[in-house]
Amino acid sequence: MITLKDLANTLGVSVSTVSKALKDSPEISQDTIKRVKEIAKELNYRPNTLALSLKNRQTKTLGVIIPDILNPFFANTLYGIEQQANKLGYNIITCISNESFTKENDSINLLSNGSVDGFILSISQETQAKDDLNHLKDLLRQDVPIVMFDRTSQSIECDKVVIDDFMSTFNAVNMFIEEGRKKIILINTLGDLSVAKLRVLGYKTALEKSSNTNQEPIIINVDNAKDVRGYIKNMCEVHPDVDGVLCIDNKSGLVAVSALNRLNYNIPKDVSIVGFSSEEFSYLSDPVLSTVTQHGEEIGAVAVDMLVDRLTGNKKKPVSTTTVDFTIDHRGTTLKKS
Amino acid sequence: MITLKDLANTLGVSVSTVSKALKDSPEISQDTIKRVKEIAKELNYRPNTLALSLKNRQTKTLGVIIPDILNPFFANTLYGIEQQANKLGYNIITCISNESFTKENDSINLLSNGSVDGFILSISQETQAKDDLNHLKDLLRQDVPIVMFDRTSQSIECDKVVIDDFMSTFNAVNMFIEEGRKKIILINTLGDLSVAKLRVLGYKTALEKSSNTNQEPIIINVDNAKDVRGYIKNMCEVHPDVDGVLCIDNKSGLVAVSALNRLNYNIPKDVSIVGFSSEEFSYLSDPVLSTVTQHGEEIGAVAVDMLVDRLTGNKKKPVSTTTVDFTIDHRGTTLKKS
DNA sequence: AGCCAAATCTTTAAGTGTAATCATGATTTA
DNA sequence: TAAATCATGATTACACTTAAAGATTTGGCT
Repeated sequence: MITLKDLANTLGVSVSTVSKALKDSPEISQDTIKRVKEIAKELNYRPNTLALSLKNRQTKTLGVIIPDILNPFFANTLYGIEQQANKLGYNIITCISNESFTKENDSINLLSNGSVDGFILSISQETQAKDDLNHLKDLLRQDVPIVMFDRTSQSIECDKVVIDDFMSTFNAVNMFIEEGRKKIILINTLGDLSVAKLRVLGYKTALEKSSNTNQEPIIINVDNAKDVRGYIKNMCEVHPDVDGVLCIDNKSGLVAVSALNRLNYNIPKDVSIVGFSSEEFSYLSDPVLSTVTQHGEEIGAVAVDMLVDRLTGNKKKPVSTTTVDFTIDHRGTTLKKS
Repeated sequence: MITLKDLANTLGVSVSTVSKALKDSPEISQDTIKRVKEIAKELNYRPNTLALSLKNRQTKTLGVIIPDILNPFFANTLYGIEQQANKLGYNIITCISNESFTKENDSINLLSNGSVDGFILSISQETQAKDDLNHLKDLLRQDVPIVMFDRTSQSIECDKVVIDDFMSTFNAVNMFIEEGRKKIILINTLGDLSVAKLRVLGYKTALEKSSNTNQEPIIINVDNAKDVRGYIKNMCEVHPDVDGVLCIDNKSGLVAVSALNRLNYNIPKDVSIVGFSSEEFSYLSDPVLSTVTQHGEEIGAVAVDMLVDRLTGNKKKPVSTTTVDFTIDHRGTTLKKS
C-alpha cells in the first residue's frame, strides 16, 4: 500500500501538495504536477478507499441480501445488480440469507454501521412467514435507504421493484384459455410467499372471469420442490384430462415437462405447460419450456438505479414502486407461437 | 451514525474513556463502564467499521471474483464462500467477471487498493484463453493474497482449491466400463478451459488403459451449450449404439437425458448418462441424473479457510493446493446404485 | 491531623489516509 | 517598500484505538 505520504517523502514535498497535484489543482505549478503524477504512476499509487469513505461519509458500496443464490431468478438479479452498480461506481457486499430470518437479520445489523450506503434486498421466506420486519424498520429509522425487490412488504415504506405477479398468471391463464384449455392446474412450491399469493390470485381470477370456461381452480401445493414429479404423476391419475399446467417457480416447469412426456402426453398438443424461468434454463427441457419471464437482470439494474438515485439525488422524495414488465415467452410447450 | 464522540459528549467524559469502557478495560471504573454501556445501548452505538479498518489496516472483507453466477457450480461455491466468510467474521465483495478478461481485470484493480484483504477467484474463460495473468501477478507482487479455485493456473504461485478433474472422468469412465459399456461419448461445452482439458484427458486415459474395451475416444465439442440437444441427436444417428454419455459441464447432462428419452433410449438400460452437477439440479430430469458432484459449497469454504489462514497466520508459509474430493453420485441414469 | 506514596481513574496525544480550508513564505511587480 | 501573485505547507476533520501522561482518590504512617 503506497500512500500520499510515501509520495511526498520520495519527492520531498508535503502531503497536501501531492494531494492537490494529483487533482490538478491550480494552486500547484505544472512542473510539480507533472513530477508528482510521474512518480505516482511509477509507484502505482492508488488512493485508499477506506480513508476516502471515512472522509466523505459514503462507502460507494451497496449491501445486497439475497434469499437463495441457487434460484436462477435471484442469480439473475444479482448479476444485474452487480453490473449496474459497477457501472455507477459502486461495489456490492453480498449476503445470502438462505431463507433464514436470523441470517438476514444478522447480515443487516452487521452492515448497517456505515459499511454500506444502502441496501437492496428480497426478504427471506422465514421473514415473510414470521412477518417480523423490525430490522428493516430500524434501518429506515436510521435513514439507511432500502430498495426491496420481488418479495416486498407493504408495511415497509421504501422504494420497490417488482413484477405484476397478479397479471403474470392472469395473462398466462388467459392464454391457456385462448388455446382452448379446459383443465388448467397450478403447481405452487412457494408456500405463502407474497408473490405466490398474488400469482395464485391471478390464476383464480382469470378462471373466474372467463366466459369460455367454468373450471374450478385446482391448486397443488408442494412443500419440497423435489417432490413435484410425484405430485404431477398423482395429479394425472386424478385428472387425466389435464390440458394446462402452470408452474409458478423457477424449476417445476422443467420437471412438469419431463414428467408429462414420460406419461405419454403430447406436449403441447395434449397439454400446455408454462413455468416461471429465464431463458438460460428453459432449454433444458424438450420441448423447450415456455415461460413467464421475470427479467431479473433488469430488475436488479432498476433496483440499483433507484437506490443510487436516492443516495445522490433528492433524499426526501416520496418512495415509489417500479413495475418491471414480465414477458410471456412462447417456446415449445405452448401452442401459440409469437 | 452515532459515534464515540457522541457518547462522550452526552456523558461528559472523553472519547477514549468511552472506547475503553466499551472494551471492559481494567483502567476504567466499573461505575463508568456501566454508565457508558447503558447509554451506548440506548443510542444503539455501533463502532464504525471504516475507521476500524483504517486503523487496523485490515478490512475484514474478501474480494470474490466469479466467472458466471448462473452456473450452479459457481453459485454453490459462492454460497460456501459467503457462509464460511461470515462464520470467520468476514464480509465478501462479489464481482462477476461474466467470463470477460476486461471485467476481471477491472474488478481486481478496483479492489486492490486496500478495499479487501485478499481475493478468492476463478479465472474467466477469456483470461484462460489469452493466458494473460499480469493482473494476478501484480497482486502477488503487492503481497495481496489470492486463493484460486476450479480454474487455476500453474504460472500463479498461490493457494489453490481444486477437484481432481482428471480422476473425475477417469473414474466415471471406468464405472461405465464396469457396467459393460462399449461406446462412451464425451460431450464438451467448456472449450479449452483448464478443467475441460483435464477431464477430457481422464476420459481418454481411462479408455486407453482399460483392457475391457478398445474403444476410440469420441468427443463432441459444442460451442454453445444451447446446441447440445442437436448435437446429441446427430450423434445418435452416427452412433446409434452409444451406451454411455459423459457430460463434463453443469447442464448438458440434463439435456442428454431428455434428448435420449425422446429418441426412445431406455435409460439406464440402453445407455448410462453422467453429468457434472449438484444435487439441486439433478432431479430436474427423469430418471434423476447421476453425476460427478463437485461439492462447490465445500470448495468455497476451504478457499475461505485457506485465505483467512494466510491473512491471520504465517504469511510466508509455502503455497499449497487443496484437492476437495468429488463424489460420483449414482441416481437414476446409471446402472450401479451405491 | 498531616503528608506522601500508591492505586485508581481519566485525559491527552499520536496514528491510520485523504482532502479542503486556511495560512505561510517567497518571489515578482508596481 | 508595499502589494500582489504564486507555490507550498500546516491544520483539521472523518471515527477509532492505545500508550503514556495527568489527575484524583485512597490508604498507611508518623
